[in-house]
Amino acid sequence: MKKRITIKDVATETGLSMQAVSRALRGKDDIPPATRKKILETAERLGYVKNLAASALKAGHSRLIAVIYDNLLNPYFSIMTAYLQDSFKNLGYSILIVTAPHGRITKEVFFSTVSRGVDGIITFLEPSAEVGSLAMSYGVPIILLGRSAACGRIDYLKTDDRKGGTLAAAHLVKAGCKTPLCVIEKMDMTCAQDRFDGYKEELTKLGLFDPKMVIVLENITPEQAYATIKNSGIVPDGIFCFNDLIAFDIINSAKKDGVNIKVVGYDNIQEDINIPYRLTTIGSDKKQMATVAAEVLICKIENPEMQKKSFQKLHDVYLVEGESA
Amino acid sequence: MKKRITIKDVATETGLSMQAVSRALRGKDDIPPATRKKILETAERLGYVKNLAASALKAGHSRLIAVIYDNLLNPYFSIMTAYLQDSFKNLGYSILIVTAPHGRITKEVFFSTVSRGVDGIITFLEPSAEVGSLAMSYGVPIILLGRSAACGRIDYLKTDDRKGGTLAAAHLVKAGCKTPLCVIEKMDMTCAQDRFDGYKEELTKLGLFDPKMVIVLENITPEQAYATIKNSGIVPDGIFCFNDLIAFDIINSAKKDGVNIKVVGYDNIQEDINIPYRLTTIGSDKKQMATVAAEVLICKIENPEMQKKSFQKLHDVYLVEGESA
DNA sequence: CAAATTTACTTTATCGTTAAAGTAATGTAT
DNA sequence: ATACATTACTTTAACGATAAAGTAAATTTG
Repeated sequence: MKKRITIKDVATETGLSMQAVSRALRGKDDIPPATRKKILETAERLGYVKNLAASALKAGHSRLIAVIYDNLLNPYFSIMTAYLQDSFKNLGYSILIVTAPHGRITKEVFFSTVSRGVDGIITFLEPSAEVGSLAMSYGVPIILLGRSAACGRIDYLKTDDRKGGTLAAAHLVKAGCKTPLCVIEKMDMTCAQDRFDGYKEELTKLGLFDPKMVIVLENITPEQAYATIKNSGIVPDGIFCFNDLIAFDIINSAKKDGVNIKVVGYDNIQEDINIPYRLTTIGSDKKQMATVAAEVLICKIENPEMQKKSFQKLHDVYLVEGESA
Repeated sequence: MKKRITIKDVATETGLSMQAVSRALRGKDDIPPATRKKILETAERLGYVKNLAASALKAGHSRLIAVIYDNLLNPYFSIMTAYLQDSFKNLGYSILIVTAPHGRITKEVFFSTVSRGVDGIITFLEPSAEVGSLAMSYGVPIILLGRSAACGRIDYLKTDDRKGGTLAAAHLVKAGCKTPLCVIEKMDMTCAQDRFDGYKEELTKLGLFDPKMVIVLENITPEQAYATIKNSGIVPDGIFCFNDLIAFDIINSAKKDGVNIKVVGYDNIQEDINIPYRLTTIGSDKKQMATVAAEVLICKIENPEMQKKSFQKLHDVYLVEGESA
């Protein structure tokens, strides 16, 4: 393991100053072609690699973006991360992975992220009002993906959850359901609330909404959802699930039970991850959403005056007909 | 957006020197409790956040690990990344995501990774001999996950692919197959070769191996695999697939065709990502593999003398019986 | 009680890069 | 031919953190 080559070494080797080398490497224009060629060749020959930590220190920005979520095992997050990675890479930025235990972006999580010198943050978890204003005061733009925030000042991109709920309800009824059930995550998540609102609206319009036919996964894991349904005595003939993961859980459990029930999910993860099961679900253009999120974030980073403007966007959703309903 | 608070600001505010503040913040022992308390309180009050880029520059290490793969959309990679993230976080390191286009770790990819100042690299892609020796000379330990390298000097952790192939072949035969087929990725991947070798060995032992019953996905995408089988006139009664993704593709295509064929996959991704389909496949302890990989890498980073010792380990595999065979 | 040690700091110098300001040599305009 | 601009650099001074070396005062030791 030999010592790393720095600009200083290249300067010494070429007999030029460090500044000349630095400018040549960055393609600045007061270095004549012959000199630049000599510098570039020497740097290459010596194995020079730029130290981005030093650049970041000097420049005050790192071209690093943190992506925060609670768990990469959730396919929705890993799919979005894959698309985000592509977009940020094209824009010249790298991604740092940050997990927030218990799904909460605590001050510690926020500070350790800022400590890494990231230029911006994409989060799948709702930042508290406190974290939101900290981000503002530290000048680190933050974009929430997949949900909106109770504290209304946070930028977000999400799917049109209300419409999604409506589509799901309409489809279940169209498929013949008379007593549909809704299995939803904690209502303190805006996306859960919105999906439920759309679902309720549509069912109410069709005269089929029953407030008893709702299960909130508050202290229940998805695996327990089906058992809870069975024990409650509720007999649904169709289920709208908060997301595909819950839908899969319920389908699995029902299958073991020999029951075949109509299920509609949300996210259309099968579009990106091949699965030998076509779930009926609500889809959207995930790649586009990731691309827009990345572009907006970079725009805010590179034009700080844009940070005052709020950006909040709903992406369209559509029904994906599968074999589950 | 106010100016970031530095050690200097805390020093000025407390009337102490920067060094005293630095030492207090790092819990060094020549700062009396009263002074330390004052410094910590002042840092907290002013909103001081350590600049890790500066620390990294001074210290020569960043506590950053790069994870390289070609595509996070592959569930196997995202699952392993989730476990790696957990392990590295526990060890005090963060993960930087790096994608290598076309699955090749080119010199450019390697240099841009080193440029970020990572202390070590985990890769799912086989590094060329050149990249391997570059990593060595730059003192950046690199661990290959999931396969071994043709260039034998690279550290790796992988599953016992040969045993996996044997288990798959044995199971297909036990399930009644007389004319099984093997669909495998390019044989230049050691894991593909090993899985095939084990499969072939077992079938040969049972007197059922037919060299015609092999399809290599060289210029074929997984989606084309089933079409290729059909067009070839081969009529297999069972298929061993290189991984679960290919297995799913084949099951999907066969299902559309109304054909029900026995399939065994590899990776057991359903263990970590809930799917309403129980594939018969080869499983292993992914979490343990990720944990060991992280620990070995950190050990090599923190004890450079360990970098000479090669670390190569096979993790045990087992058959997971599902509904596909 | 003088010398030695310890405590609680401060000062200096450095990590690698780069913006800003400075300079010497050459070329251009009047 | 003198002033003025341009070219091709060099020098200086940071960015923020910290190791190493230095120092003054307080405490312990022989």
